[in-house]
Amino acid sequence: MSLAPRKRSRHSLPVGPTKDEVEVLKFPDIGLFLVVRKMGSSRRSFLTALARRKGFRVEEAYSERVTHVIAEHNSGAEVMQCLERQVEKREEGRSPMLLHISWFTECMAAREPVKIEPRHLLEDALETLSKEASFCGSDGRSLAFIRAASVLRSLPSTLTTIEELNRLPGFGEHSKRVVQEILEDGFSAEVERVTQKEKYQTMKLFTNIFGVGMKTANRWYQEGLRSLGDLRNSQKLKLSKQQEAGLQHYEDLNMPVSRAEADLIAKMVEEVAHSFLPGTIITLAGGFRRGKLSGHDVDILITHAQEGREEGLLSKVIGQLQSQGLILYHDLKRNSYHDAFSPDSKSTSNMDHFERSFSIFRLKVASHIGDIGARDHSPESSKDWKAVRVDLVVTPISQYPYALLGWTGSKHFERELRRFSCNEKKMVLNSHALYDTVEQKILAATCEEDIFLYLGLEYMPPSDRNA
DNA sequence: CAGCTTAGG
DNA sequence: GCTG
DNA sequence: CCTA
Ligand SMILES: Nc1nc2c(ncn2[C@H]2C[C@H](O)[C@@H](COP(=O)(O)OP(=O)(O)OP(=O)(O)O)O2)c(=O)[nH]1
Ligand SMILES: [Mg+2]
Ligand SMILES: [Mg+2]
Repeated sequence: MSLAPRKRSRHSLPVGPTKDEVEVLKFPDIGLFLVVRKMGSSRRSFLTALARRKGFRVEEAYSERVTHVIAEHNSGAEVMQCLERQVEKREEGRSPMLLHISWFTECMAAREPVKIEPRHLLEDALETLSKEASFCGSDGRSLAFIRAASVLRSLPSTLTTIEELNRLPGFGEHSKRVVQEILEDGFSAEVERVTQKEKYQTMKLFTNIFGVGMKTANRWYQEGLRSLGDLRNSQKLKLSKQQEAGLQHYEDLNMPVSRAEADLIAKMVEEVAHSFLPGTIITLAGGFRRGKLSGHDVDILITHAQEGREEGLLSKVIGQLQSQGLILYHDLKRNSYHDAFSPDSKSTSNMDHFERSFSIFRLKVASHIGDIGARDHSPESSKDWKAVRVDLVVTPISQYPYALLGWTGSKHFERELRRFSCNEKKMVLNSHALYDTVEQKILAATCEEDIFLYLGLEYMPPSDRNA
């Protein structure tokens, strides 16, 4: 994204009523069929149950009743063909549309079928090249593709002509070629080749495990491991506690978290926090604050109007939830920035300055009895909860604007903002403070607007920080 | 050609 | 891979 | 090396 102040309007997805899920067929004209290849059958069961809960018809077998085929690794060419069919006459269109799983995810979040955005195709292609570069250890190259994709995402309207590309920052020979190919032919041979690579697919699968990064995924690939089954069955594999939890809850953690689920979790946390410290302020951050309808986790900020009252709160909250059996995994981190704004840097009780918790919550959900997956006839086979990743962040009110800015993201926005701050303003920005390296002063802020002002930038609402 | 965000554990 |  |  570019940090120069600019104007633009966001496209917005239709938002359905925020009612609790009841399994009624809302979209009889749409028949979904899930193609599973790299995803395990349990993942398929989850996705099927999810879709049915949201009122979609999911077919067990491929038949005449199928109108939309959902695949994880389908080619852009095929998706493009179906795009063309979509604009043609709907009545005669007997052949089903082939769509990427990301369309499915968006529909689930929106609770209804969403319009297919051609721009997403271009962003996906560039993100594929970014991932592939990072899997090859080329971080710079990876960043360049992320930037190009992000420039497209920030565009006020869908890009249609090649000439528009020449005026866009972040687009060089390679990115322009890829976009041009997709606009003209409907696909990029290079991107198709990458997505078909066994190494790419396996690295993607493994790095989607909480606790597994590039290095570990690559090592496992070199050792010949290819599937979650391989990892789960391996006797000699030494997993960290984090990886163990990540593998155990892989299917749940790779399901989209809905806004309604995020609100439920925020409410749980608020209730417990208030029981220890009335007046505690809870804020939903991360992608949900930017207006996203679904996410990979729930990011929650916790503070108190009275500086210092929040100390020790995180351990208490986690402990209480743990005693209720609601915490499947947790990892607490301390804050080194305790007295950042007071010149008197006398180390106040550093006993409990935990500020962050990476957790996995056990969230109660509507029972799935009758869904696919409950096919072995024991009632205990379908669980009535799902694992959800939750990040809790406790900050004193003096650091809250920085925490809010830092935890609202997106990740790419944070990187660009910090880069701009450091290179253009000689100021170091983190999620606790802004430090002026010239004046050698920490800059206090009462709100996000203050921080944008310090940086000489026009304020950007969270919904404009998706790039 | 250098640089590519900044933290905790 | 792209920018300055 | 993993996480945000
Ligand atoms: N500075 C910095 N901030 C990060 C980084 N990764 C994430 N963040 C911040 C910005 C993110 O919006 C916020 C929450 O991270 P998440 O991984 O939960 O992403 P986000 O909520 O945007 O999307 P998602 O949860 O995937 O739907 O934390 C990073 O590498 N550096
Ligand atoms: Mg998040
Ligand atoms: Mg998070």
